Amino acid sequence: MAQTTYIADIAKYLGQEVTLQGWIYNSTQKGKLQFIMLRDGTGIIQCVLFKGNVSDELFDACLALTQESSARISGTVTEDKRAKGGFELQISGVEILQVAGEFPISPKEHGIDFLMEHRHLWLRSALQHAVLRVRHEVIRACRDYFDNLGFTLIDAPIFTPAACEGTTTLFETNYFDEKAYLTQSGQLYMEAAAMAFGKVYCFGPTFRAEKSKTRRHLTEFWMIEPEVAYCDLAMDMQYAEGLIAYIVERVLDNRQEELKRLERDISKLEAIQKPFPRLDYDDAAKILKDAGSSFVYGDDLGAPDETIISQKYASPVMVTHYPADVKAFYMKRDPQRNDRALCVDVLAPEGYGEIIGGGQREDDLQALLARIKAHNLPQEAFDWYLDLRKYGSVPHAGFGLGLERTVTWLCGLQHIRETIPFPRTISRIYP
RNA sequence: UCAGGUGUAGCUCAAUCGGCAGAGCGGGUGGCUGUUAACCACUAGGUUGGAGGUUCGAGUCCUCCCACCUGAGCCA
Repeated sequence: MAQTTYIADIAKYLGQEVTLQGWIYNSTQKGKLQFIMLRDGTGIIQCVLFKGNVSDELFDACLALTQESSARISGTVTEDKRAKGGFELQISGVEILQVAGEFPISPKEHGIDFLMEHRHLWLRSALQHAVLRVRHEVIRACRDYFDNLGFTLIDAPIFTPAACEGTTTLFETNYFDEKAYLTQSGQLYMEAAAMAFGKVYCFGPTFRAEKSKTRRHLTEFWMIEPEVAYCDLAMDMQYAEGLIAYIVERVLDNRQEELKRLERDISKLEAIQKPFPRLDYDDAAKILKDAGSSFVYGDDLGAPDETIISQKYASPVMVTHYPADVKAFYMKRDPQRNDRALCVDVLAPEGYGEIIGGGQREDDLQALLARIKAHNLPQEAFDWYLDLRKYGSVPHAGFGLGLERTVTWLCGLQHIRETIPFPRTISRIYP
């Protein structure tokens, strides 16, 4: 096949004859004049066809082009203010590959269930396209951030023998004659990797069988999880803050067009600056009490509580030192206050909620053993993990950033389900 | 799991007190040389989520079930 010309590069071909390969996004006819909006995955361009410029047969064939029909369209690139994007293709030839059947998704409005049922086709629409391009930029930014800091990417397994926390939120599956679970976090494996490589991260899908039906939950979502040896909570928070600031910067630099299409208020992203506000649990509790929340001191923060706190600041907020009882067994306790965990949650602005959870890990063997017992966890399952405390244990810390929640926030979306190509929720595993 | 809501044409939604099942879009046909979700005319398109019940009469009222949406809890 000949070298493809893409719509994204169309300005380079002004005045030249090119052939574009794509799909009909929309078309309008006006008697002897046709406008065909062609998309090719990199952009959309208006193609103009006058009767008389091509054969009557071809003109009539183009009239029959339906939404999402596939075609190669040749013509001369011109500049025209009347066209969206400023460029047009004056059609000289059309090679129709397929005339599509009636496309289910029209340019008019649709309900969410209908769109999700047609997710495989919905991906072609401009807004979904924009969201997934932002997602791609966020993924690249995460990788670049850690790669540039000398981290090593270590992939965590997806089949796991036991839970990180309780088994109620795990998807169980058969593993030959045994039970296995889909991973809920790569963290424990990253701790092993950090003891080998110093600075590591993993980036992959994780699975939670939580029966959550909210705009913030998926049963399958992607997390980036760094883990660093010889790292304390303060340093961990610097990494978290640095990562988020870098992601925001990259998206603002490279995805302006997509953010505009999503009608995102870009000034809200531009306002984000290091250092992020830092609150400890008691500070947060005071804010909630003053705001009249039903929050109970000693409990974890609820979703409405996170909204109250995050809306007080322009940048993401870092909340630290939660009561150890509401956090996972592997969290290290604060030596100053033994009932507090050396942990941090990062809350996205504008009420988007928690996007990062992390902290310093318990590095003392006896303390960890006691914690496993207290949480009624099967010690055998953690023998390998306990080995990490027997052979050169060091202070270490890490966190997990939820990719889809981050993208939801950056795009200013109402719901997380549009930020992953094929969302899995409690009520959907199709398509 | 709990609470609230929704379910009517391919899609998005109307239908007053229980009284003829309707519109826009999309589809089809015709018209139009600057359309941007074009416009104009005509046209086809219905097991009102399912099962029972009340009634002369049910999209509408009652019971049960199903699906989906939103939120809570839990979490990223």
